[in-house]
Amino acid sequence: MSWRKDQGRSERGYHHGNLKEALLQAALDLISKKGPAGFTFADAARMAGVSPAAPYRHFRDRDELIASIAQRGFEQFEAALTQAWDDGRPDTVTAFERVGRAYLAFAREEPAFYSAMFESGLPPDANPALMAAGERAFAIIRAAAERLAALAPPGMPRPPAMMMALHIWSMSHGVASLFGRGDAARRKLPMSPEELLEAEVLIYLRGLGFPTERRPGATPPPLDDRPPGDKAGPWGKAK
Amino acid sequence: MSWRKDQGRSERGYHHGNLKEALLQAALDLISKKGPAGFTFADAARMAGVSPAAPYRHFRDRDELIASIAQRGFEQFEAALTQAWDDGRPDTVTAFERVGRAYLAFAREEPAFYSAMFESGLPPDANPALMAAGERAFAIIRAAAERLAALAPPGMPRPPAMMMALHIWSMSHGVASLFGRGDAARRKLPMSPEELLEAEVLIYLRGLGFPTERRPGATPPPLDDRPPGDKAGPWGKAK
DNA sequence: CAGCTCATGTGAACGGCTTTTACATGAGGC
DNA sequence: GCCTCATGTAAAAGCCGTTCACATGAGCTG
Repeated sequence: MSWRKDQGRSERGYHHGNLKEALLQAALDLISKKGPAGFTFADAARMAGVSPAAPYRHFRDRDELIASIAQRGFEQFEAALTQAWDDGRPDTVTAFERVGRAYLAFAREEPAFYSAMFESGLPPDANPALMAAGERAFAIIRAAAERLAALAPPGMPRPPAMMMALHIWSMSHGVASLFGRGDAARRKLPMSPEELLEAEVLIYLRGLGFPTERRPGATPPPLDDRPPGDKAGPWGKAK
Repeated sequence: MSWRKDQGRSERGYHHGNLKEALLQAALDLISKKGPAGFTFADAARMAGVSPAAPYRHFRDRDELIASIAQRGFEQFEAALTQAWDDGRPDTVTAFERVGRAYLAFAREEPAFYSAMFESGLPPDANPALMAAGERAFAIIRAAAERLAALAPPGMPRPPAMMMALHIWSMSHGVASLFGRGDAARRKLPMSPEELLEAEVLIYLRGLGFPTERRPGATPPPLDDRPPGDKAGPWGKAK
């Protein structure tokens, strides 16, 4: 993790040696501190110890730097979701819930990435690589939805996986952007964002006819025939 | 709608006469054209025909102007939701769906307001009036959720209205910010945002045990006992 | 090793933005 | 009719994004 040239600190020749990476790192720091709007090209250059003109050797302009960060964000996001999904192990529902938590965790732990990805106001069509990266991340959710849809109880009509994926994504993004980040947009909630999202998804899945019990092999009893102690439903004791 | 002093156009004395309003209007125009980040204090002043320093007589700084817009946005938002809700007429479910469509319509037709309200990155705690306005808008959703919750079928545990409201809000906001605005962040969808959200909410409500039929007085048949023709579910023919 | 080349960094400069300060104007109350 | 004070202006400081001509030196070529 350490560089040949001393962390851009005191002694550094005319050439930085790894400016592009240093700029991306600096930008991440700054965005997480001051938001994507407050972030400054010149600040990033200063933090990397170069002149304000140097970044232009690596990025056409400020927007391209932000787009690079968004793209990298989507890649890490995809990796995080992939790991959480773990190809549906040990069972589809458990893995699915893990994906939801991973979504929120990413938004909370990488607010700089998240806002670059979703709140930077970049023209989405002008950047094919960026859009492709976003598409790949969404593909994970879509794949998970596909597997879930295949599990739909036989009696019910099978829901379109694409629609399910879009629904799940909108719930996750909604919760993450309204309540998810540590500091910003905080409202007093009767429950944590994770609990809120989990309950939301469980209710939604139940609406599609899925069993809401967590045990893998358990055949779900019909909705009106659950044991009395199980009637609490997907929400806790929230008033 | 016309002002004593000719629309800030040609002849205007030393004093503008209605600068504050003109600035808010100009800012709205600019934000809707170039996003809240691209909007410029100086530009708004120019558009109002005054010097760049004049706005400081009416707003402490650029952020306060944006906050004013956000607040005004929440007020119009609240009005739109209130009108859509219409106190639950003609029946709770119909009115509830109207609220969902009103939410999306607002995000689409007033993108400047919407982004000032939700994407400007303002510190929410630093602005009590703004937060209160947001709270009042949310209160409409909450009130609607309350009425819906009261309709929960007797056999089911009654869902907490606050949680329902948060769920509905996160779905609406998720759909609106991911797919809702005319130009930005557009993805190819198999259905319109309105249809997407309506299906999402219907499935969710069904997960809570609500009947998904639209007719007001109709007593819902148990989930497993619907007439065959009704099994299509809340989604259309989406692939 | 000498020499060349080209990617990478520098310094200076332009225009624009935000914000402050001292000053100008004139609308409305006395 | 005069005074006052809210409201506007001009000028200036400091920052930022961006460009351009120029400097540096890493790495190839011989």
